[in-house]
Amino acid sequence: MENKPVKPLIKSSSAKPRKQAAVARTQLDPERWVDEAIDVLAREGISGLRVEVLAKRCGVTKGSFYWHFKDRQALLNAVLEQWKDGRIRDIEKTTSVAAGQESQQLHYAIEVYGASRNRKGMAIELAVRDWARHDPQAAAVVESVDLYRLECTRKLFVAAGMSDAEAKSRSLLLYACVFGLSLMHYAHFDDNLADLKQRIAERIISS
Amino acid sequence: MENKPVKPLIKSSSAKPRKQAAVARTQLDPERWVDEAIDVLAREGISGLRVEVLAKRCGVTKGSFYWHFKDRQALLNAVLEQWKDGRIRDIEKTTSVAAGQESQQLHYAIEVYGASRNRKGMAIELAVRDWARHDPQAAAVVESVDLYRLECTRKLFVAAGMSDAEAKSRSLLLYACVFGLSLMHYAHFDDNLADLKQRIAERIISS
DNA sequence: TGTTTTCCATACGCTACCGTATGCTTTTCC
DNA sequence: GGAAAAGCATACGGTAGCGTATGGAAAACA
Repeated sequence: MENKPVKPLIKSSSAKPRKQAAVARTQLDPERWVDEAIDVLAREGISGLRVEVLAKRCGVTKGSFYWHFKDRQALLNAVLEQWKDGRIRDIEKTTSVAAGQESQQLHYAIEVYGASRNRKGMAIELAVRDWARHDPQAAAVVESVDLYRLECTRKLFVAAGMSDAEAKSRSLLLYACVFGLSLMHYAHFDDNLADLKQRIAERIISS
Repeated sequence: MENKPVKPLIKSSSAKPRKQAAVARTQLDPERWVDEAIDVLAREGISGLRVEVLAKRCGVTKGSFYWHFKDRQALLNAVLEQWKDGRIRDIEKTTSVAAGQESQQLHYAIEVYGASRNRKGMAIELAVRDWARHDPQAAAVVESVDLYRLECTRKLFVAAGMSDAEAKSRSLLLYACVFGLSLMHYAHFDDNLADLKQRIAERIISS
């Protein structure tokens, strides 16, 4: 029972790699687990995120998992934290812009989410939000991310010349529309989806 | 093995009640099962919709369930059908309006979804859409419902005086925003959410 | 009233999970 | 090179869920 002397719940990042910086050794670190977990989350949703399934994807067994993590919940917490950090960084990158380019940047923000190249990102987004509907912790993370996003785009709208109240409503409208679109099945609603999206983006952004 | 003579996959609605119209007898009909199933779906999502859980909620055991339904999938199919039918009826009711009242009716449509009194309806909506992300059948149902809704509100926008292309984009924007808002956690973004929603509705509907 | 049909309970086998215990192998460190 | 620690495999007990088999009670029917 005491053969796991200092088993860390989450391995501290101060655990420096032995010898050299891990020459592609097949050692599994928690980051690897979390990355794979997020991938499974995107594909199967939170209910498909099982430790034995995850272990198989990593090419190991549960024994390895329970060395790196206390239990399944510890992994889920790590997933939430990594997702949150990634989103915050992404928002800051997306909404930082030179003066005068705010409208273009807002258009870019919309396009990025709606683009098919970002399929996985949106799948994660939706999976996390569904998760948040039944888990207070996930809900808290989603809320913090939402508020940060809303605040960032609000500033863009203000910088673009809108009143504070109007900027807030536009910011909320922007994200609601982005997530809502990803929730709908409208591919057969029109044969010119590009024009449709363009009109929507204009409606959201332009004065 | 042959003691279930004509076990119907889904009991045909032509099964007339014996004697009188079931004087609140505790007999379980498939509709009752489906209603309870939708309730569970709203609360727990598709992954929480288990037959033994459902049976307990109905005050019976699995034995009863497997008499009424071939298997779990048969129940899920029935749930999808009932949801679809209910949505279609609801849309028709919501978007039928006297000439000249189109804008008001569109405002009403937005308000209905966002209202807290319709919490359960939106919970079902989100659960079904999450379901649709992993199940082609559910996806097909969602698509048909989406297309019908989009078409109905499109007509309203046209009747309100918009071009066809603009009406389509507004219709899509409307539903995307409605569902997107229900997906976000923005309660602490502003202290006057009513005004926020009002501005958004105006942006979606007004010319 | 006796038989048939309906409806449900109980019991079973099976699989997929979670988490623990324990041992084996490979590094790491001295 | 030998002890200690890290990293993983294997085996186990336990729960939850699906679907089947079968029997029993109640209603419907004749």
